[in-house]
Amino acid sequence: MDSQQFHRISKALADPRRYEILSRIAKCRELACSDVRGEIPITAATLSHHIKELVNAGLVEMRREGQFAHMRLRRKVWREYLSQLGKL
Amino acid sequence: MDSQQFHRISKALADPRRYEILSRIAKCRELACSDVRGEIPITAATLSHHIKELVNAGLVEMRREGQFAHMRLRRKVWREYLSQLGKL
DNA sequence: AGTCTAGTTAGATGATTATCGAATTATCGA
DNA sequence: TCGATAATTCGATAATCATCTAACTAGACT
Repeated sequence: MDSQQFHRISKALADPRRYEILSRIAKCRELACSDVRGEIPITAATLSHHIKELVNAGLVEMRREGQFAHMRLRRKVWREYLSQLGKL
Repeated sequence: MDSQQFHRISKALADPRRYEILSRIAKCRELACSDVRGEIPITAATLSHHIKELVNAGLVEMRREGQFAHMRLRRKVWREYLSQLGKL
């Protein structure tokens, strides 16, 4: 993991709401945006923004199926991030 | 570790420069502010600000000795943070 | 006392960013 | 085709935050 990605992930985790979203994604094998909106109060626009940050950081990948966007945690990246942090 | 501290730590790690400072503190048993300033280009005010965030997050503790402020990583807190992240 | 060094605080500025409403695209069902 | 649902994009706003300069406190040394 290069330092750019490392810092992107750190920033992505820094917002409590975004962390909450990530946390919900992590709990399922897959989760759709609409599911998230059913669980926490957030506008579609804001959610879309946060998802973009998570995808950008490489933490989350998306699979499109019809109207739905299914999100998944990239566990390998997550493990790499934790391992990097562990070196501190 | 309560969620407030958890989020404070996440935010503290989100700034690359602050992470760099933390990283240098972690590498030594103790480090003074002036040492940091000798290693990276940063004004005293900015450094003081970052240190305050790290202390506030509970990641770093300070020991004052004469003119010097010696900083130490609180490894127990760090471990707790990693453990919390690991639950994701 | 006077000076130097270490660090803090206050206030300002500029950049980043979280958030929302509105408009838009795309897909599904009737 | 029409309406409903899912998600994205755009533009604006407000809040947060990193950074600096300048002024300050306090300790060490002469």
